[in-house]
Amino acid sequence: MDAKPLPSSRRELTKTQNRETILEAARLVFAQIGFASATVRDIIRATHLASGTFYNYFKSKEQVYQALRDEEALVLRPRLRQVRAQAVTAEEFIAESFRTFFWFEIEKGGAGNERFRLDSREVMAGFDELRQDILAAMTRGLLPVADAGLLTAALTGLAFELAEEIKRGAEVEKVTSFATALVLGGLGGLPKT
Amino acid sequence: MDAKPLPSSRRELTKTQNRETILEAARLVFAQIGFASATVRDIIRATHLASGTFYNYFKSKEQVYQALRDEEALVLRPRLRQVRAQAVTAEEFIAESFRTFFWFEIEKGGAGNERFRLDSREVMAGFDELRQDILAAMTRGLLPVADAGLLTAALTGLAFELAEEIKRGAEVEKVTSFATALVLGGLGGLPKT
Amino acid sequence: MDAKPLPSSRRELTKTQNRETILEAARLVFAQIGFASATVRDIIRATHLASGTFYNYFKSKEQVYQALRDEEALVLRPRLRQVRAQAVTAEEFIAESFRTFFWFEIEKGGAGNERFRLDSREVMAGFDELRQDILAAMTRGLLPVADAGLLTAALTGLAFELAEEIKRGAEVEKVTSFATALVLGGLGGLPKT
Amino acid sequence: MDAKPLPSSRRELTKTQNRETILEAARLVFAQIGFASATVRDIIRATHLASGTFYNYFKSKEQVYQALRDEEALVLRPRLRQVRAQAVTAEEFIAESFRTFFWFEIEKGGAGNERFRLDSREVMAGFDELRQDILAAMTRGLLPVADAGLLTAALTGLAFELAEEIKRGAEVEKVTSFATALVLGGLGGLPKT
DNA sequence: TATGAATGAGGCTTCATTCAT
DNA sequence: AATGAATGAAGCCTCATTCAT
Repeated sequence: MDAKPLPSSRRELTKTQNRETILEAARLVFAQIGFASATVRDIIRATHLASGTFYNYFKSKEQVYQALRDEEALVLRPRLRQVRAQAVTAEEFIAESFRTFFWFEIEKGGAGNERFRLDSREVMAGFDELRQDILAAMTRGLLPVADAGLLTAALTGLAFELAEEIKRGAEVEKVTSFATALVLGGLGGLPKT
Repeated sequence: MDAKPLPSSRRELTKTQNRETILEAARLVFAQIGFASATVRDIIRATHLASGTFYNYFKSKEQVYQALRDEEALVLRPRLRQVRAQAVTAEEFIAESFRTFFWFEIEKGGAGNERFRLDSREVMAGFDELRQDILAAMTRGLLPVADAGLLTAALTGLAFELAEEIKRGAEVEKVTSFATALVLGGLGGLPKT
Repeated sequence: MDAKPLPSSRRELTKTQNRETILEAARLVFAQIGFASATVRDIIRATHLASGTFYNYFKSKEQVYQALRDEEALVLRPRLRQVRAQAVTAEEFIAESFRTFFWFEIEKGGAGNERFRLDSREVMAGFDELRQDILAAMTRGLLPVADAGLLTAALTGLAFELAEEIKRGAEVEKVTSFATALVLGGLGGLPKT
Repeated sequence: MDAKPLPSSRRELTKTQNRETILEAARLVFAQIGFASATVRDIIRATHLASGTFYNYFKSKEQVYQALRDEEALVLRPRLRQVRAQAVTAEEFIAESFRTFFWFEIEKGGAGNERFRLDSREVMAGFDELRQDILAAMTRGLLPVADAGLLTAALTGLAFELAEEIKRGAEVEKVTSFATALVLGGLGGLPKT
């Protein structure tokens, strides 16, 4: 069941640790200065490792990015699929999706430079998964039938932009309620503040 | 009527043209590879000009970006303010805002690489203007009273993400209807596709 | 008798003025940042003229430098020759040389960046003239016979280094007395402060 | 005994050698075209190293210069202090100072371009040390009491300008005698050539 | 003659990547 | 594996100089 075997020797351990060190440094650097302006050197400098060591683990900045994405996706996407699958009302479907996403964004650690955030929409990669889940929910009558592609985009846009508000200090629950109310009932149903 | 006098000589003309050439090249380059990874050289290479010429017009990539932003903001923001000010129903307020934004995004042309789009959200420096207009609309009873900050973020997120769908081929009117229906009435009021 | 005819028309006048403008700007710039690091652009920028205009008057920075040197030499060297020729005692020969040089350095205008000062030893170009005058003075019994080359160098070194002290605030007369006493009688004959 | 441990591996050795290579090249370049007009590229071109390598050792031309100065000062200044401290007569004080300085200048090798010489006067950062030693010598009765600042400047000027004569071929001992005689007894006491 | 925009050479520096140790 | 110095391509920018107006 384990995707990766546990490190089985001292050497293995170090190997795993170095990889993690690099990923952690990259996450930090990307968050601070953005993926595009980050350099491999920046990542190495955020590390106690030598420059050559980087290349023992990754071929390029892009590859680190992929790894980071995969790691995040590995955590977030299953969580999202689960809450959506378990939803028995539209309200649950929507609210739990937002709530899960918002908490994850917080958990990821706040810094959150705009550039990386944006790129991080790809992290979600779960765009397609969301559309599929929406379609499934329409099929099973949970959500009214509508253009699934547009709805997916709409929810994504709401989620990312509202997540920014949370990073700026808004409360998760408040934002979740707001987003859910907006999606379920539109302007008319919004909480009165 | 012209704010700036027209070029008054061959020389002035060339100067104006070169500036435009650079801006146009920059727009293209930013759209293709994103602002952050674009280099001044990339921009120069996308023109027929010599490298030094760039610096006769702009001090840096950032400055070109500003010029581009200002140019766009100068066009888009007044349009948005106007449609919002003239709106006499919530439906008009919402629909016209989306429609105006979507048409503008198309007009701008750009392939629209994700990275630039994001940065280009600053183009909307009109974020604040939107919030103010929303507050004003709430005051005059056009929109129901709610958290203006969150609503601003929500509309922004919807607008940018749905604009992507349009760039991918969706029809402006269809997306406008969808977005408007979602905002006004939530999931329940969405067009049946 | 005039080396240069006076400007005879408006155009001539402007021409002369522009030349002077450039020379003046160059003098300033050289004094501030040194000849070697000064650029033609720096000189032009210190002027109200256009870059192209510079080349109507001088081919390069070096040529401006030459012109500046010539101008200075035209003033200083004849003065020095004269005082040395008129000297009837060794004391006069030495003292008047120093005094003349020191006053000239002050007159030139204080700023006096080290780099330009040094280069400006070439301005003196009168190195050879000094040697010849020393030889002549030895011949006519004014100065004791000794190695004229070394004496020339010695006086030059004294003059330039002590001129620095003057620029730092020492009084011309005091420094002149000091230098003269040192050269005529050595340490033993120096003023007691 | 060594302040710095000797290079302990092939690698360390190369590193030390490269540093020396760069310093040597810089010394040469500065001597030939002067510090101010020298470029980092000039220095690199005078080595077999790649451009980037320069920056593994120094951040800028200025830093190389500092290193060069420090290296020289480290050698010259203690020597000068020592001979001045050990002097028991005025003649020794003066003669040994000149002699030491002249030999050092020869030892340094350099073609000795004027510009570099001047800047290199800073090498003598020992200017202050000289003044202090002069004051001390006046106090202990070795030198007659006089204006120490002017005397310092005078000796410095003599030393640098006469060093030029040596570089042009004059003999060290002859120049030393000349300078010493001039300082001790003035024109009257100069050797008859 | 004066102008000032265009040019491209060339200086400075950082970067990704290699490779000997 | 880990190291980190070497490399040279490539980015940034300023410069001297030309030349159309």
